[in-house]
Formats: sequence, C-alpha cells, structure tokens
Amino acid sequence: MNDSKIRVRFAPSPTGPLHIGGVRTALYNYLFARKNKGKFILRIEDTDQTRFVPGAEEYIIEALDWCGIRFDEGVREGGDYGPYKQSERKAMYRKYAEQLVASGYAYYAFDTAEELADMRKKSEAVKKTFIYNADMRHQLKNSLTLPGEKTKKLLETKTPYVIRFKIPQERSIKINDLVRGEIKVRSQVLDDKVLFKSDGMPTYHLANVVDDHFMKISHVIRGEEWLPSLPLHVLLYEAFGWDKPQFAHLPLLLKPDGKGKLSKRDGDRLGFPVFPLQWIDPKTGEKTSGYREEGYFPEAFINMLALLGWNPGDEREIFSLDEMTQVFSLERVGKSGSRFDPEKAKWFNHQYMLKKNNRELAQMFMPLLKNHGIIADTEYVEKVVSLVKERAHFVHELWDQADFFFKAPESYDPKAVKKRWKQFSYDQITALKTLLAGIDDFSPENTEAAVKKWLEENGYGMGAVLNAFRLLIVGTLKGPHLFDIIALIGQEETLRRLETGLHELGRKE
RNA sequence: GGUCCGUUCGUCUAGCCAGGUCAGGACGCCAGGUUUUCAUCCUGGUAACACGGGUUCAAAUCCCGUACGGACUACCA
Repeated sequence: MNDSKIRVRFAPSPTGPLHIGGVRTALYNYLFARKNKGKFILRIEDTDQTRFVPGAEEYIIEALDWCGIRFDEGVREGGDYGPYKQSERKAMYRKYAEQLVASGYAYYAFDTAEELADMRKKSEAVKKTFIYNADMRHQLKNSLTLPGEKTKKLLETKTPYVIRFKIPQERSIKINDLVRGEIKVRSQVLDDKVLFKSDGMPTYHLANVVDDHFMKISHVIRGEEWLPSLPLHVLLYEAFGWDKPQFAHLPLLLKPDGKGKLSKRDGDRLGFPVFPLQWIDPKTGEKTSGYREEGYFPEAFINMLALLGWNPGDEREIFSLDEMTQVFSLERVGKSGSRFDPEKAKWFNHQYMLKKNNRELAQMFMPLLKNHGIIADTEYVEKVVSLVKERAHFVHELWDQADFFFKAPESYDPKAVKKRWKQFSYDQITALKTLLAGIDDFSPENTEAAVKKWLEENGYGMGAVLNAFRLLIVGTLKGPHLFDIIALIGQEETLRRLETGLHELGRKE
C-alpha cells in the first residue's frame, strides 16, 4: 500500500440530520477523491453518547445515497482500516491518550466540570478569560501538581479524571491550509484541551487525529469551524511523531437572512429546506422538510451546492457529478462564506427539468396523476410532459400546467372570460366547431393550417378566435401551442369541450 | 472580552497569487422582441471592488490600519 495515495474522509457525528453545509463538505471530499483517483471514506464520529440521535446515521447514509455521493470505505462498505465507527474503536483511544501521558505530552486532570465552570464564571466576573493552560495548570488539580503518589491513588480509587494535552509554551505554530494559505498561531493562547473524557471516550480532537492517522488520511477537508482547533491537531500529530495530513478548511454556508452559519436548528424557519431529506424528529415527531420531498432532482441539488463556494473558473454552471469531478480543485474553493439563494436553486432544478428526457419525467409524473385520480398511458403522459416541462420548475408543478390534458375544464377563469368571450365569440366558435368536426387528419399541422385558412377567409381576428378557443379547451389563457393540445386530447374531446363551453358561456349580449 | 478567518453588483461569483482591458458571467428584477395565451427563448438595462493610508508612472489586485461580518473560546462535534 502506497502511503502517498490520496485518502479523504467525511466524518459526521450522528446527532441529527445532515444539513446542506454538511452535504457540501461531503461533496467536496468526494470530488477531490475522485479527481485524484483516491479513496473516500465515511467515518461515524459517535463519541458523544449524550447527543446520540437514533436514525441519524441512517439518515446521513440515505441522504448521501440520494445525492449520488458514494463511499469506497465506511460503516456500510467496510474496508481495510475499520472499524469505521468511533464507538467501536474505543480501546485504541485510551491507549494513545495514555501514551501521550507517558511521554509527557499530556496529563491527568481531576478537576470536576463544576469546579471548572465555577472558575470560568469567577474569571468572567472580573473580565478575564479563564484558560486551562501553562499559566493556570499549576494551580489546578492534576498529575502535574499533585505528588506522584497522590495521582496514583486517585487513579486506583477510580476518581473521575480526564486527560488533557499539555500545550507547549512559547511556540509559534505555522500551518499551511490548502484553501486559506498560511495560518499562524502562538501556542500560549491555546488551552490544554481535554483529549480523553471521564466517561472513557475520547474527545473529537484525539479521536480525529488517531483515526486520520491510522486510516491513512492524506487530506482533511472540513468546515471552517474547525480552523481554531487546527493548531492543537498539528501539535498532536507532532506529539505522536506522526506525519500530518494536508488541511483544507471550507468556508461556511451562511443564513440567508443575515447572521451566522446555517445550522440544523434553522429547520423550516428560512422558507427553504436546510436538509437534503425530510427529517422527523424521533423525540418530538416534528417534521422538517427536505430537498427530495420538495421535488428537487438530486443532480440539481448537488450542482447548486457545488457552486456555493467553488467555481470551475469558466462560465459553465451546469455540471453532472462526473463533469464536476473532471474539473474540481481545492484551489478554486473560495475563502468567504456564502449565502444560499432559493431562487437560484429553483432555476437549477428547472435546468435539469429541461435536460431530463420525457420518459423519465413521465415516470415521475404518473404517481402524481394517480393522486388526482387519473390513470393515463405512459406514451400519452410523455407527450404531455414534452409540451409542458419548459414551464415548470418541479415535477409537482406539472399538474397545474397540464391538468387540461387529462380532464375537461370544470370552470372558466372569470378574468379570461371577461377579456376573451365577446359578443361574436359564440358564433365564431360554433362555426369553428363545425370546421373542426369536418377535419379527418387531426394533426397539429393540419388543424392549424385549416383554422388559419378559415380565419383568413372570414376575416376573423386570430387573437380573438384563438383565445376564445383556448379558453374553452383549457379553461384559462395558458398552456402550450393550442393545436398541439387538441391533437393530443383528440378530435372527439375537442368538439365535446367546445360544445360544453358554448353551452356554459352562451351568447354574450 | 480573547484568538483565528474573511470582505467585488440584492445573491452566487470571475478577475487578485505573477498590478496596466469601460470590473466579466449567472440568478433575480426591469424594458423590448418572438408567441393566439402562459412559459421558454432572444435582445437590452439595472447594480459591486467596505473605508482610510502607503508602495508604484499605474492598485479590485501588493503592504499597513480601521470598520464590519463570521468561526471558535465545553469532559459537543
């Protein structure tokens, strides 16, 4: 196995549904792996037992499946570097935490959470920041301050403890980030982070570094919220004597209404989904909408998301996953956070609507027709879809655009009637009906030619007649080319609708 | 408060690293055209380099400062 191979991971914690920012992080990792012929790994970071949410892990996998983002290794796929769930790797974290203590890079701390919270509060009261660091650790209860005997005894008597990293004094840490360039931090502003919790589980920092090392991760591509802990991670790699991976911190997805990063809690508040799939909270039963259920095509969703923070450098905007893979690079990821634009998301979906073939759209449309009590054959639906898809953003909008292909109008739009049903309309449509009844070939070309010839011969206004005609066929003034419509619904149905319309609207005095 | 990161049209962004084109594109919006209608489509328009200083013949681009925004500051990830 070649160590220089590209291996990246997406490492969510199963504390709820994945939001679109998380999906984008997964997507960029996926694209980077594919582009560089590397491996993409899913690791579940479930070290916080208190925040575990049932169904979250399944949700994450299902969401990425829907997006077409595939893993090479992971909880489901397996692989040579498993297990891929941190709760199943528990033993090794303790081992490496102890190793750090033994080598002097970490220490046992016996302060309780309450004691520390209290000290923070007191510091705050005098406008000071409490930092568990080189300045403070000698005043606190830990294996650095306590005599060896005492520490030993506390450990033997099972006194709760954590293992903290001993941040070195006076070090300038320089790290190159693939997105943001060089980042400099002085070690004295860092605090002695907990690596290993009193419940026997590691914190994110330890688990992350240990796993990335043993899973041979070459590039850590994650959200910008991790940037502040990057120095700690770098120090950890050094303490272990391990080569560190390259880092890339992605800009955040921001709330469109102003402040802060997008979060799971935004739910439906924003007027657009923040989740790829619908989520039903297992505790409250509360339902939050998802892009899938809203009618977005996964290709459109992914495409839209990819362009939020990345661009190909040319003016293309519509990309399949494969096409994105060809041109993706971390260099072209932006530095600043982006706001999501619901309008543009709709536009993307519309673009994919137009790209989809009619058969596929018909298959998606049929179940909706069924909900309206309509069973139609595929071929007919395909023809309908081909005529109306350009005027819909979503499959579910198709019904509003195409209902008249499946049933005669039940009423006539009053506004349209007022505008287009004139004194002369009754006689004109009556005559038109006779004309249409006499046509054998009801193809659009043929009926159109015949009607236009008739209009010309009688000196009738095209707009006047055709709009009244449309009104009786459709029920309102909308829809595709009229002669395409009547060809599809057929001569018999056309004549029937004219008859009904003449009867309903009557002769206007 | 502290640390780190960021800032080009309303939004997503190109251009910045290797200073020198009326700052380009897309969404939206507006107007016009096409169409029997609606939509599509086509044409045009709208609108931005956060601010101040410095370097330079020349700065959106390099440097410094300010402002604003964001992330982090848990035995959460």
